[in-house]
Amino acid sequence: MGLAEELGLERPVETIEHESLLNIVYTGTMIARAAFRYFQGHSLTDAQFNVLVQLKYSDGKALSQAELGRRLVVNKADMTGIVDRLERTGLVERSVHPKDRRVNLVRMTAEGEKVVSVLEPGYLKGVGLLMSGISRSDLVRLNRTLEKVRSNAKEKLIPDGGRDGR
Amino acid sequence: MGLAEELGLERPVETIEHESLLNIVYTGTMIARAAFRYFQGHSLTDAQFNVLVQLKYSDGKALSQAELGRRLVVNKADMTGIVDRLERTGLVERSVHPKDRRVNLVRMTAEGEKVVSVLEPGYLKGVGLLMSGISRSDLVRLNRTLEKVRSNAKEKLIPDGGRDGR
DNA sequence: TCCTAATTGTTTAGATGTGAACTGTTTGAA
DNA sequence: TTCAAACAGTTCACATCTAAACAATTAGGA
Repeated sequence: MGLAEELGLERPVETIEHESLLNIVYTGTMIARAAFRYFQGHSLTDAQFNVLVQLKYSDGKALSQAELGRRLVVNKADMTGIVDRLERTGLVERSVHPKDRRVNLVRMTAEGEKVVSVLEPGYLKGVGLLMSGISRSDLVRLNRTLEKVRSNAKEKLIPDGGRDGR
Repeated sequence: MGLAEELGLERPVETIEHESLLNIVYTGTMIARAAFRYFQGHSLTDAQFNVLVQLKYSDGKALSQAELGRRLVVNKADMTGIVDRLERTGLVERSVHPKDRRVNLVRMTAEGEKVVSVLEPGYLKGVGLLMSGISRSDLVRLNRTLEKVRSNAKEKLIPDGGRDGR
């Protein structure tokens, strides 16, 4: 079923390029929404979960808020709030960097590790369900195409090269 | 360049399915962000622009807030706010449906039409730039794959079938 | 006719995204 | 050494999105 039909639009999207772009955004939104609902059932948000996962796969090393923002493509203002809430619920803790007092080091607590270990299997299962029935060659091609879109965005739409981890 | 490299992650994503999913979400976010910035330069948001475009391609017919929400996959609570702001800046106007007093009919003003006619060419040019250098067969394959992901989401993650235009 | 259910829109509370201004800290060049 | 620039984080104002509760209205069956 085409996108226009799926959304009940009055007419099909004019060009296949435009339809592809809308497909990417719409599918991404739908995935993010499904993730949000899954985590919401566990008093967490997807943004918060992603922070915890980054900390988990840093092998116990603490990360600065700036580094977390870079990896998750979240700007520093948002990261302040996300870490605030994670700290309030006791899943992470902040400490000042010993060598650079500008930096907040964020470290996962035992409680945070427990939450990730409980939620990650369900998350990965959901990923498997979403991508099921798609051949490996289609996945490879999908990834190449999306990478091309992003390189177009960087080269042709953002002359400078978006600083600030956004 | 792979996703992990691009984001500066410490290790590659475990499975290609997971990498594909992250690619979709990340690329969609990046596109939405570029759109937001483009419209922001004209005192508008992408959500507001999308409403105006729907009205434009309805051939002067007014649409209810519920119908707009269905088409743009925005829930009704958000639509109240989006239409509020568009009305405040004079780009649309509300009127009560003559046969059903629950319904707000939203109609574009002359000023709104002018704004769309100014912004749409640049928007479409941006779409062309983002999708440039990608073969038609890749676009077709991309669309089929993303549609498959959405049908997986509906069948396997949302047992009911998300009502409320979300 | 009456009554329940569904629909439309608004409101609320909270989390996240946008940009911009600001403080404090560090770095590097004159 | 000193001073300007860069950087990390916070705060602000605003728009969007989440869910949930609510009022008003309409539709459909008993």
